[in-house]
Amino acid sequence: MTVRVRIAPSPTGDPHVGTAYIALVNYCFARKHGGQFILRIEDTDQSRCSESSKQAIFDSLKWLGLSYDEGPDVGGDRGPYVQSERVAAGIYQGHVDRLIAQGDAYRCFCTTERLAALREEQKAAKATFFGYDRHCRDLDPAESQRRADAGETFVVRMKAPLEGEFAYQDRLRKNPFTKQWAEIDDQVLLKSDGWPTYHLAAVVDDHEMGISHVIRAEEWLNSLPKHVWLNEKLGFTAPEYVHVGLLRNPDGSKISKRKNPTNILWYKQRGFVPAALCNFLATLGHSHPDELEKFDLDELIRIFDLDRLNVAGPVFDMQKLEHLQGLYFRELDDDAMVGEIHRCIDERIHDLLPLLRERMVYGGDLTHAASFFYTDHVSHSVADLVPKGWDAAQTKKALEGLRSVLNKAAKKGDLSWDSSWLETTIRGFGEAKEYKPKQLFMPLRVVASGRRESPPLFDTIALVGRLAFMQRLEDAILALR
RNA sequence: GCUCCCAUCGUCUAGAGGCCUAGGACACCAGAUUUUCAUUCUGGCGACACGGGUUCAAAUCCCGUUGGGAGUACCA
Repeated sequence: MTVRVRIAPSPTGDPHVGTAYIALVNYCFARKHGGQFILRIEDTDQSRCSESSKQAIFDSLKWLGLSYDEGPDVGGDRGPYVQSERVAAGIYQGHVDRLIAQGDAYRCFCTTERLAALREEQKAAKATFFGYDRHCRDLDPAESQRRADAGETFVVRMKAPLEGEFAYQDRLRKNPFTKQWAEIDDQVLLKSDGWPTYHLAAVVDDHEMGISHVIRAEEWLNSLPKHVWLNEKLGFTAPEYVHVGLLRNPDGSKISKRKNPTNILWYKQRGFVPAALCNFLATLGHSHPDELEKFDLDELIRIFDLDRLNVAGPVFDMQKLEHLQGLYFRELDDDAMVGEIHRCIDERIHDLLPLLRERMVYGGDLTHAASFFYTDHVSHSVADLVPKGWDAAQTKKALEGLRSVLNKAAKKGDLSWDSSWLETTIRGFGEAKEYKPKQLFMPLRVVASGRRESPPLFDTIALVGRLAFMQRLEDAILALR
C-alpha cells in the first residue's frame, strides 16, 4: 500500500506549534515509507479564517523544513487542496445528497434559538446526555423536501445509529477505543450556509486524496465513530486513524498561547534554529533507540517508528528546547551565525527604528539602544524600579494593580496592545489609584526595558509585546519581594 | 455532570514478566577547567500514583481507586 498522509490545519490565527508537531510525525512517517506528505487547508469556517494565516502556515512549514509533496502552493493532481475551493467546485454536495437519499442523513429545520433553549434545558435538568434531541430525524422525506424547496433554512445531520457499540483499535493504544452509539448525537454535516462541517469535509477529502493514514491529535478521538461511520455510509475504504497525544503546558493542560509561546513564527523571530525545534519536537512522545538526544531530520526519518510513539501528552519544556537550541546555534559557522543574527535583528528593526533614531548617534549604538527588544532576560534592580517618593512595597502594590487590570482586559478579549490602548489603560489605572504619572511611569519603564532611560514608554511596551511585558512584570514583582 | 483517553525522577523519556539495586537527557546542587560569564568535563539529588489480584517471579498482565487530560458547537 502506498502511504499517503496529510496535515489539515485551519488558517485561524497564528501557525501553531501543535501543528508543527503533528506535521513532523506525518512527515517522518511518509518519508520512512516512501510515501507522500500532503498539506490541505481546512477553511470551511469562513468567519474565522484568513488569507494571511494561510500564508503563515506555508511559511512556517517551509521554515521548519517539513516540505510537502502536494498542497495549495505546490500543486498536485488530487487538488484543489483548499477546502473553500473544493466547496466552490461542488465536491461535497453530491455526497450529502446521496446520504439523504440513502436515509443516512436528514434535513434539520430547528432554529438556533430552539437548540440553545434545548441546551439550557438539558443543563438545568442535569441531563446525562447533552446534544441534539433528534427532533427532525423522523420527518417525512417528502415533507422535508417540500420545506427545503419552499426556501426554509436547514442543516443536514447524520442519522447516527441509536444503539450498539463502536470499537476501533488505535495502533498506539493498548485496548480498543469503545463508545456507545447512544452517546453520539446527530452531528451536523452541512451547515445552513451550505458549507460542510469539518467532519464531512475531512472524510470526503481524505478519501478523494487517497489518504492511507490519518495521524492526528488526540482531541479527535471522540469524534472517530462519526468519521468511520461516514466512510462506511459513503462507501469509502476508511484510512487508518491514529491518535497522537496532545502537547501540554507546564500545568498539564492542552498547550495554549497564554501559558507558552505557541506561534511557530515567534520561534523564528526569536532566532531559533529550525532543526533545533524539530529535534526537540522529535523527543516528545518519541525517542532515539540508542538514547541519542541530538539528531537531525534524516536521522529521525531513519529511526522513526510510529508504533513507538508515546500516547500520553508531553509537556512542552522550554528549558530543554533552549538547551538544544544552544547546541545547534553554537555549531553554526561564522557566516551562518552572522546570517542568523542579521535575520533576528532585521525582522523587527523597521518597527523599532522610529523609536530609536532620535537617540542614536552611531550605527553601533543599536546594540545598546535596542538590546532589550531582543532578549527575554531583562534585569530588574530594586534601586531602579522604585521611584522617588515610593518604597518597594508601594511599587510592588502598583505593579500588581496594573497586572490585574491587564489580565482582566486580556480575559475579556478587550485589548489591542498598541500604544494608544496602553496609554489609555495605564493612565486610567493611574488616575483611578491617584498615582502621580511620574511615579507610576518610571517603574514601568524599568519593567519594560530594564533601564531608567528608554524610548517613549507606551511605544516601548507595545513593541516589547504583551507576552514579554507580562513576563517582565512578573519578574519585577518578584524582584520587589 | 456525562463519555472517552492516559499514568516511570520536577520535565522529556528507556523499559515488550526475570537483564531493574529502574538507564539516559533537561533542570537543579557540588566540584574541575575558564582572569569573569558562558561553554565543556566529573559527581550528586531525584520516579515505577495507590490498593488488590494473576505468577516461582510484576514498573511490565488483570481489576478497582485516585489523579491528569480531552470531547460534549451550524469551530476545527
